[in-house]
Amino acid sequence: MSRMAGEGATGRRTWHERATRDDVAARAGVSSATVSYVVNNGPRPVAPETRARVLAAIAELGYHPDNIARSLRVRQTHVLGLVLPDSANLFFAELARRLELRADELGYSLLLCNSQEDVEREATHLAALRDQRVDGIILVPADAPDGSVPSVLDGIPVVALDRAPPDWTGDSVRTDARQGGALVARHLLGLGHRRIGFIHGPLRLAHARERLEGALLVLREAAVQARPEWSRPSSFDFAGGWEAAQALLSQPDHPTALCCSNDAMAIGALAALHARGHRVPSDMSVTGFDDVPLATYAIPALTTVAQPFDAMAATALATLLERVGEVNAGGPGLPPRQQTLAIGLVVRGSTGPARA
Amino acid sequence: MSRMAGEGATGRRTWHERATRDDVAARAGVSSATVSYVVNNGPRPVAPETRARVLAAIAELGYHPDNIARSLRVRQTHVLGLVLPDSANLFFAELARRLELRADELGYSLLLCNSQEDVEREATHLAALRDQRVDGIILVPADAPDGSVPSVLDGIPVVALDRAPPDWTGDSVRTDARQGGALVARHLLGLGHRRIGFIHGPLRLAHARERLEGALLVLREAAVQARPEWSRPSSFDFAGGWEAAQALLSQPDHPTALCCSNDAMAIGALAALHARGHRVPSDMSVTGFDDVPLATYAIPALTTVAQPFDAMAATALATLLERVGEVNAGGPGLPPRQQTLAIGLVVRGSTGPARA
DNA sequence: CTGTTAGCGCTTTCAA
DNA sequence: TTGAAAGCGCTAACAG
Repeated sequence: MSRMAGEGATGRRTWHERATRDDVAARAGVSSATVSYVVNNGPRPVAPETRARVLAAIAELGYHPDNIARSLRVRQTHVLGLVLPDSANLFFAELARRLELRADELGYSLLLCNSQEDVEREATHLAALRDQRVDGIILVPADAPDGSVPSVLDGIPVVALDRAPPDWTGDSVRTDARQGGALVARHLLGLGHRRIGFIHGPLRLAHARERLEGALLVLREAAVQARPEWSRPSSFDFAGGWEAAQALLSQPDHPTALCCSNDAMAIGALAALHARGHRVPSDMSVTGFDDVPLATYAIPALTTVAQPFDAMAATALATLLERVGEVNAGGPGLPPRQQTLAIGLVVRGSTGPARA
Repeated sequence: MSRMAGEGATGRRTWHERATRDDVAARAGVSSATVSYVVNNGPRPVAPETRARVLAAIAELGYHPDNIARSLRVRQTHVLGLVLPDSANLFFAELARRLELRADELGYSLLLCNSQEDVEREATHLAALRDQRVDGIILVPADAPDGSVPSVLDGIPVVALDRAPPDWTGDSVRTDARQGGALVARHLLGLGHRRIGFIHGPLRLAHARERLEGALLVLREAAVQARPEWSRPSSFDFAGGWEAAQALLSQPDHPTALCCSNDAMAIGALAALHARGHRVPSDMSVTGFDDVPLATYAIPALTTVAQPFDAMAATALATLLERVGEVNAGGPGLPPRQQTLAIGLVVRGSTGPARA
């Protein structure tokens, strides 16, 4: 296909007037129903000769079916909502991209909404998506101080991705945060680290908590003590990692390794370490979480826990569309599924043996 | 608002049955038109007492207007399409986020599409958006070997953002690439650099070319020669910067400064320099372009050209919505505008005096 | 101030 | 194998 022509060859109407299905029908000398059957390849067969006439009329008029009208009629929009805290955040950006790609493969479009980690905005967006009659919603819930989110909004299926509020009872797709934390901790212990610090996300968030807990459990089993003053909460971004690292390092006594709850924080921490003249990994080891594309290009390259982006996207969408199917079939089907995906450690240059 | 309740207090229908406007009308004992006027605050006034009854009925039934039906009727969806090469790319991710925020403020939603720098996919997406009856489209055109894109798709306004194909005649919003290139070059000259290398994007892309040309012009004016073997094309991502830097450095003779066409490439180049044991900026200065949030946290922090993200988003949307207005008013209005936004240099730690 | 009704573009049942 | 027509939920004449 060459770059889409600006004008059809023939019959294009004037400014902003589109050919409608009736126009096609008239021109082809058939009924509008027949046009429908041709356009949709069904549900009824059409004589080859008739079909050809219709196709010709369609081409001549530059006709394109109106999805809005179709949606109204069939009560399906083939549009999904994607609500997440910050689509520019390294992790969510990558996740959103995979979701968009997969959704596209499945014949769906994505309406993008940023909640900015704000529950009110999130609610507003969900309501807007409901009014927009999206077929389903993928939601990375905002960090809520309190309550939960409905798993079903006026009959619209929602699946929670990456995070799920404590009392979430609907479908969810997450990765094994505890396992991730444990992998990192074991890796560091194996390198001889006994003084390990943590820069973790807000502990209200289950996955931030679990990443930490997974690591702490491993330390405990190894009889290594985790000093509370080496644990700092921070926001899930560069600035958070930077600030927390600064704070940790301005203490008299340092850890020899720093576990960050995500890659962005780790990048921020690396920058802070560099600014203070610490060498990574010789002075201090640093780990991330997520394995975003940038991780490979951090200085030094980041040891981190790899999230299965494609699996997350595919699983979330598959689950969601299953629900959409159920809704269309009328009535609730299988019970909600809380799926947890496995996760793996990627060792790179940001971790090394503990100093003697 | 507390976290949106799952069930309305009263009258919620069974699974997936929504209250319609007629239900509300019946319950309130008014006509459906009146409900419309209440919901939309117009276009006709409604007696306070009637309005109250309607509002009550709406609440009791948990009624929410159907935007699809509304869109069909008013021929406006309040949805815009956003088509860009890669929504996870640092620059586009940031741009998309600002666009979404601004669009939201203006009462529009964004349908996100990744073209993956592929013209075919782009065309498919544009067609899908047309069928979806979006009110307008913001397009960052894919790097096309040949032709152009229609500025109007079946009457749907399109504004090109960040890039515009050579023969683009529609509206566009860009930043002053030449100026950006010049700023960087002058900065490096001022630091005493005379041996300057370039890692630039595909030169088919006007803005990649212009960033380079802007810099070369300044060099020429300063009677500094740009050696062709120090110029390398690469893709606009980490890997591109990495590879190009590796290639440049494996030559016998090096530049002392490296201008990259965007921040991602610069980050990749920094990683490559680090891997090869070069110090930045003492051995080599590096510059980026865009000033994405990450630039501050690069090691060392990146000297770069700051793109006015908010202005780009706001201008693109304002322009687009102006066109949408014109279309609704029927007929073409003002001639297309090619807007160019100013741009500024941000000096950070990745540039320093040339080695003696 | 409010009710009635046509119709947006499409799908699909019912008839032929 | 095809046509006619109802109706998805909404808005906006037109008519009181």
